Amino acid sequence: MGKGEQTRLAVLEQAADVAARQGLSTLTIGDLAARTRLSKSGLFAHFQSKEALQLAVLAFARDKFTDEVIRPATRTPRGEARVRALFENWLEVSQHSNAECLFVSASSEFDDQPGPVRDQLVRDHRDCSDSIMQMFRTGVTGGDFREDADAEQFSYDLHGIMLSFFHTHRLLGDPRAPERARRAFETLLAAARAH
Amino acid sequence: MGKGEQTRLAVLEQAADVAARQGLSTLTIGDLAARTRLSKSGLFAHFQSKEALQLAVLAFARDKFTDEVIRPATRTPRGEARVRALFENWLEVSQHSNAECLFVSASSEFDDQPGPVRDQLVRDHRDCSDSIMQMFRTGVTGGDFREDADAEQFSYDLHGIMLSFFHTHRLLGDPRAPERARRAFETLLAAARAH
DNA sequence: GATGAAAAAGTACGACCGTGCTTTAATGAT
DNA sequence: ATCATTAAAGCACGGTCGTACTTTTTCATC
Repeated sequence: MGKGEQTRLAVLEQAADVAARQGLSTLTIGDLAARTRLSKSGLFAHFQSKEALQLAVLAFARDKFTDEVIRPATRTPRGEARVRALFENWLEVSQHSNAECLFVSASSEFDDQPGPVRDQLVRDHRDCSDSIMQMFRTGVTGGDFREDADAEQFSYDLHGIMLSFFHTHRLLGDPRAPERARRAFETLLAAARAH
Repeated sequence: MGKGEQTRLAVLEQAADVAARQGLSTLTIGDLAARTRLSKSGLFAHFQSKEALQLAVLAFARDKFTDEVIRPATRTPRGEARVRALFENWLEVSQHSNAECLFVSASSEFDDQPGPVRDQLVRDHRDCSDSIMQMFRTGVTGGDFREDADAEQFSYDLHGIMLSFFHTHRLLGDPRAPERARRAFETLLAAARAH
């Protein structure tokens, strides 16, 4: 990895952290340059525009999410166990990292602002949702979940649990947030389970 | 109502609309002045600072939410019917107005940014949550819901359903978002119901 | 309709925004 | 060790930001 790529990654790491806290659109090149001890123009040269920077940050966060949440889950046994692993990874990572809630804040920032960023957010959500639904469906064919269980509804509900978790955890600072999320998840699983 | 109050309200209405779309912190005085056909300084005089403007927008949206969602529900019969009315009002209003999702976007914007705005957001959430819990509890004492049902968990779950609805409705533009929300809500009610 | 009060506009400010263009410094392959 | 390439810095720009201060216009009351 060359020097360029190295600092580029360092910038993105900082950027993802800031963006998760303050939002993707309040992310500023000057501020980011100060944080990484680069000059404004030095940093800017790595990306070609602010929008490209935002997209790069999004890609960075997405890779991190895939590495830390999705992929580990796919290495556990199919069915309920895998769905459960996905949830636990998600919850665990969300507590000590900010990468996840970048998507939460970015989504409400750009949900009414057409452009490449919004398009990417939609794609990312679809991908994430597809992963969840696929895991759930293998649980249906494997007999863990009811035949008539609705995978799309499950994905909707699971997202709701996680969104409410972010709210409770980050805004309210409620230490029982993970507990609440787990109880909601158990109820959701129980409703989907066979027999 | 004097002229001043009148334009102040017009400004707030616009501001709430913009803030719901683009976020409370990207809300700009210049842009807002242009939308209301006021001069920057003319508009600014109504508030004393940008932060005061943000707080005023928040108060405006909160009043609207109380008027359109909370209060109408309290005029329906206690118990499950009232909880159901709350949900339906919330869902209905959220589809054609932006006032609601102002809180959603603002919460993720300010969840890590200490100050009066964040403090107000926390208070608002607590108030909303308290209303939900109280309605739920009268449903417990009235026999609609199980004795051991957890009101706080119910509030957590309901918020999750609504947050996921905003996500699905606004970001993805999915027309089935209300249907998904309703199904999730029915499941939630069924789990809480007595027998 | 005159007059004092309230509302809006005008003007100016320092700061920071994103983004070009040019120059210097660091890097890596030979 | 040399030298082309690449990374970073320097500098400048037009704009917009929030916020003061002053002046003009509009309003309500008698």
